[in-house]
Amino acid sequence: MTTNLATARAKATSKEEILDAAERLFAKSGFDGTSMREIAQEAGVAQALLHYHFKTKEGLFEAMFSRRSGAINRIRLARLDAMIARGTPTLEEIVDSLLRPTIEAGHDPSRGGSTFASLILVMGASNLDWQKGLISASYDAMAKRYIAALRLALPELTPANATWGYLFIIGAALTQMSPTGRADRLSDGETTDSNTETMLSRAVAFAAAGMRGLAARPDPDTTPGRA
Amino acid sequence: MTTNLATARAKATSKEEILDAAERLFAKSGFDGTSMREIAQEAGVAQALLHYHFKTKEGLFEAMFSRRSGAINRIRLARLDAMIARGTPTLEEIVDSLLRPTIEAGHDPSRGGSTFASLILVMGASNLDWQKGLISASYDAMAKRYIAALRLALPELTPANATWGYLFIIGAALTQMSPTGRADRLSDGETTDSNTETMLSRAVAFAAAGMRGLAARPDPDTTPGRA
DNA sequence: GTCTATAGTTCGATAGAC
DNA sequence: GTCTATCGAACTATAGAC
Repeated sequence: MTTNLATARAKATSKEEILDAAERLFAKSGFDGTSMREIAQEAGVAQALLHYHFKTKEGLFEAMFSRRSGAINRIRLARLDAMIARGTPTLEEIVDSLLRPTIEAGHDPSRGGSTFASLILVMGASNLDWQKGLISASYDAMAKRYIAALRLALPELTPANATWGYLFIIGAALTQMSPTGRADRLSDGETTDSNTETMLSRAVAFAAAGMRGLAARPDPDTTPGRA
Repeated sequence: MTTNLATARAKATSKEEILDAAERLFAKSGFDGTSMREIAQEAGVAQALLHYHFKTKEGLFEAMFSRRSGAINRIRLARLDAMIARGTPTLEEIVDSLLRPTIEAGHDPSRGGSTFASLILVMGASNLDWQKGLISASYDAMAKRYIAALRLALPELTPANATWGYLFIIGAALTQMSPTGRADRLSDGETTDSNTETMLSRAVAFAAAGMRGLAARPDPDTTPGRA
């Protein structure tokens, strides 16, 4: 049912093949940098078929985006619910369940990272209203559940600090989910960003410690004076 | 000498006005989403003048990007050098000197955040070679100096962990430097992302604690077994 | 559901006057 | 250094056959 890049069947419907092609190309070059012609060619269909199925380029983008973000969020919340049902989870468990599904479901075997992560990043940085609206509609409900879970695991967190912590975690990890070789270069070969598992374990440690650091200080929103 | 958006003179040279217009528009809509016609109109000059000064659209983008990234990196390294000359700086001081210049120099008074931060983000997420090359050429040297400074302040950091920590810090903060109203929405009004100073103080606390958390555990690159 | 063909628009870049 | 005018290419979207 869920169409995972890493496990895609050899023959999907042409509609799914269009969505797969769109995901690859939009992630590589962004919305405006990708043409309907390119997507049609990558999917092996005529350009007119894209308009038949999705009406406009923006419609195709939204269909492609919702398919993947919906699948990722379902996995996230299922794991979060299962953890909470077993008792109060640790910060590390919460962060892992937040980050790992983006790597698993967005995995592209030909590149070794999450193509979908680049996509979210490009959209999040965009200041176009329809893209920001799509981000909100796709993620706000899930984000609020995770912010609540962070406060459950770390009661000293104020609502404001929990919100900022969530945003920092997403930003820190999402920017590192598509291997670029940058970590290899900056460390002179001491590490590599092609191993998503070691990246993820470091992101979890960094994020959990960061949240504890946030919780251990006054809230700058409500503490006047030197910020 | 340095052209700061927040303190720009009423009448700059037309070349600078083109760069300013390009920075605003590229940050809003990305490279492919911005046309030379729009930039010319925003700058109040003829489109042909853009090609006279910068030859191609890519040339204009690189000139715009290098002007701002160069100014920001000079401020960063000057502050880092001054701190080290006074003794070993704290993690918090290092992180502040890394993040604050992007807000100061990239500040857009009409929007309250750093337009330039969105620009770097869009480029970093891009998989286009010339954009990744521009990121490397502009930031790798500075990044290596900061990674060394982090290890100076926190000797337990391995080179690999220091590199990943640096990348996490950049990702966490850069994604939050352009106010989107998302923090306001996710916190139900308990905080706001329109105050860059409280955002920055939280980012510094989160990042410093995250680095200490990274330093306090085995390095997953060199520790086989469950990652 | 899928195709070919094309209408209508917008783009980056250049030529050439001043 | 700055402009007007325009070329040729690429784009989104649609019309209409099968």
